[in-house]
Amino acid sequence: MPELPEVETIARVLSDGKGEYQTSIIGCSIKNAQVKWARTIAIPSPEEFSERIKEQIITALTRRGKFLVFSLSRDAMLVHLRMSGDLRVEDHLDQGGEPIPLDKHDRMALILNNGQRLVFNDTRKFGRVWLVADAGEVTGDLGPEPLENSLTAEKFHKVLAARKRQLKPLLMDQSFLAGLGNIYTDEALHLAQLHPLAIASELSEGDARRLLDAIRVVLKEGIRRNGASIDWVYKGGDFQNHFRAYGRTGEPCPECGTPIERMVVGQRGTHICPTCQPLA
DNA sequence: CACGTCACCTGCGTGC
DNA sequence: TGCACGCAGGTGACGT
Repeated sequence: MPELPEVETIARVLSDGKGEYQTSIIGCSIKNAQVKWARTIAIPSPEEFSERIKEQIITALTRRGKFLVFSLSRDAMLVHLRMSGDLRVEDHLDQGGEPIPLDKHDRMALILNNGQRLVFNDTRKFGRVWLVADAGEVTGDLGPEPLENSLTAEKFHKVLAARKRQLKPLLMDQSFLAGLGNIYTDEALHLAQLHPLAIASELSEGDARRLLDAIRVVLKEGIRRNGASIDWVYKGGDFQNHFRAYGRTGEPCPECGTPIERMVVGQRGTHICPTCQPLA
């Protein structure tokens, strides 16, 4: 599911306590961990994970690219939701004081000292959790954050100019730029009126500036709408009702009315307006 | 370096 | 109804 806006939304909901339970997880300590699908834990072993995370306090929750970064008293826990992951906070015990059974696709749960639990649900089992001393061990190879002002249009043009790669796969390369996925890349390219197969190094400075602006516009709108909710994966977002191109095959382009076309780029379904996004 | 292919997983919609 | 198939918000390991 989750690209930058969905991950950002989850981070905000959990740290601000805006969810169903209205309490923040910041300041809670972890009583213990339940790992139901061992491969969910990327590092260390599930056994060591459960031991080492006990009694640690959640001091902060931030986002880096598509990673959720939990700062703990001694370590950092990182969660990547991949295609179908989600996090939720709920009561751990029922009225009688018995643990409420986890759902079928819950892969891991952290029992907190306030009677609640943080649950990682992931139908497709692609998601991963890391427990490391320093978050940089996991996020070290990520490219810049697209919403940070330190990424200027000049810098962006310079790094694009250095790459003879197809634009869409490059934008989705997390070591080039952190946070874009299939949806927001299609949306940004459509807004910037650039073709996904354009060669990065051939973009003009104006193209690069327009692209960076477009990326920021679609990401910010995604965040403002609490992300995009498609099918059964991830709920609560509204951005899916405002897609310009993604998933709109055959529907009229919002700019010119030409039917949106679907193509495949880098094995990913890709949606473009052939009129607004010509290839050179 | 750039690109294609496959693998990892489960579930849903479609068409026969 | 059953069943095969293609598709899905991501990434990483290969081979060329």
